[in-house]
Amino acid sequence: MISKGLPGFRDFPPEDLALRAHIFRVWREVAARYGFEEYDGPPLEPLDLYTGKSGDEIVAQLYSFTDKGERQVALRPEMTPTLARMIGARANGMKKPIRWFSIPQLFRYERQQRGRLREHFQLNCDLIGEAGPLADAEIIALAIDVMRGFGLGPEDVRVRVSDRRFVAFRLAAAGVPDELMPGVFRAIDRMEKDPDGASRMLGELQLAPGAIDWIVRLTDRGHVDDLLRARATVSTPLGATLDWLDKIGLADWIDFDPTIVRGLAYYTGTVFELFDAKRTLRAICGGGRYDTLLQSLGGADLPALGFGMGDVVLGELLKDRGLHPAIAPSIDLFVAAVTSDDVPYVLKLAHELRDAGFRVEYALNGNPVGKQLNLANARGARFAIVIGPDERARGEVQLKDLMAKTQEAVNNTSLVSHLSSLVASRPMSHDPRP
RNA sequence: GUGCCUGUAGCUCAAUUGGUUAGAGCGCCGCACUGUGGCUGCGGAGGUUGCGGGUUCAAUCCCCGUCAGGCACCCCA
Repeated sequence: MISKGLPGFRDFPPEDLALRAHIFRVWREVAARYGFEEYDGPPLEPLDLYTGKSGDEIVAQLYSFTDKGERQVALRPEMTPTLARMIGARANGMKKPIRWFSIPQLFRYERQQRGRLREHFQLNCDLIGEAGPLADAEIIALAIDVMRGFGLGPEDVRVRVSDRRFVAFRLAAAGVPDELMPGVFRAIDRMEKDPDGASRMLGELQLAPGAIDWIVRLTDRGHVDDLLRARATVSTPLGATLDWLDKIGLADWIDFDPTIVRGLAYYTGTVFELFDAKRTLRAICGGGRYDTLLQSLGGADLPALGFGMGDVVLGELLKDRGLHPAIAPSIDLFVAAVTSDDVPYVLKLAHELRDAGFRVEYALNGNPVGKQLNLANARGARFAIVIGPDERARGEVQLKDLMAKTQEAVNNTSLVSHLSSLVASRPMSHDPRP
């Protein structure tokens, strides 16, 4: 047996590629609707592009090695440094805000689990050069509309939104000193999954008892609602972002959740994650505002925000909900020869039909007509053309509608135009299964 | 990287307390069917039981190792 693929790497036979292609199609279509332009970069980068500036959590799981030229290289674990390099090189001449998206294949060396491999494709959308809260609403709206593009609704997917500036402001008011903020955020990040561990972390921070109590209640619905009502009285962009999303008409999707922190340290403001409503899968999408990152990575001092959305969890959600694309037929027409004397005419006709743009197949062996039609069915062809000595003598073909199970004689001279109207005016396909 | 669980045909699964030649359904190929398709019937191919070692008269079954997958940690592109 041939050696297997590497763990955490996927093969894409046609039935799996169909789902991936569907995901890419929706990603590109919705991003384009928001005026985003697609870019790309190299999948292999110098190692120091990531070790210098990315967070430790990414560096620890880099898929890195030494190449034949003794260069230290890494398969890209994220797109942002590459984006920062490109923006840094040309931002001066670009009209702001910059709306760019990409669908990179990203890599990470770690033990795989469901929804979590060593490679995946990720939609990256970034909005660069606008610091105002409408930009935050715009990028969240884009993420939501991608969900809608797949046929998902607010009952399927929830958007949990927070803002580090807002939470930090309230934490300060509750008595948390600035130097303890990072540790408090780490604890908040854990509160949902591991309340005991989070409490222990808070206890080690030597906070005032009242502050600890206030923080612990961030998982309490009533406490969060109080915070939400108070947002208008606090000078942070969170309230404006939420209000803009309401005006856009997407408030149904949004849950304000101050326990959303995001693992990456570089977020400076709005942070958000998309989860399936049943919470059985990992996060579908995560993003936020990173106003200082581009300068530290690529030298362009521009505010920015964006999100990443992977194909693995999303694909599982679509399969769970029956929203994956139906099996598509591979051909429109099948041309069958009755006798070996008919084969040359089949070849000529099939070639003409292919030139006309139809997807055409014919039998490569000498199977009887019944077998050939069987193959036509298995391919999902809507029509089959049968050519035998009798048809040739009359200058016509038998055109079978495989779905309607009807058959008619069609003159050679009108065949292409006749088929054009049929294939254009009827469903392109039917279910190949019985 | 740590712990637990699971590996039998392309797929989904069987196989008595360890006991003869590891079976079935689906799928695939062929025949019935030499001018007409999804049905039916019959037949066929396809397995070193993930791999390696050990215990035993005998291992798909028990033990160890290894690889792969699932789950939980870690972390969350």
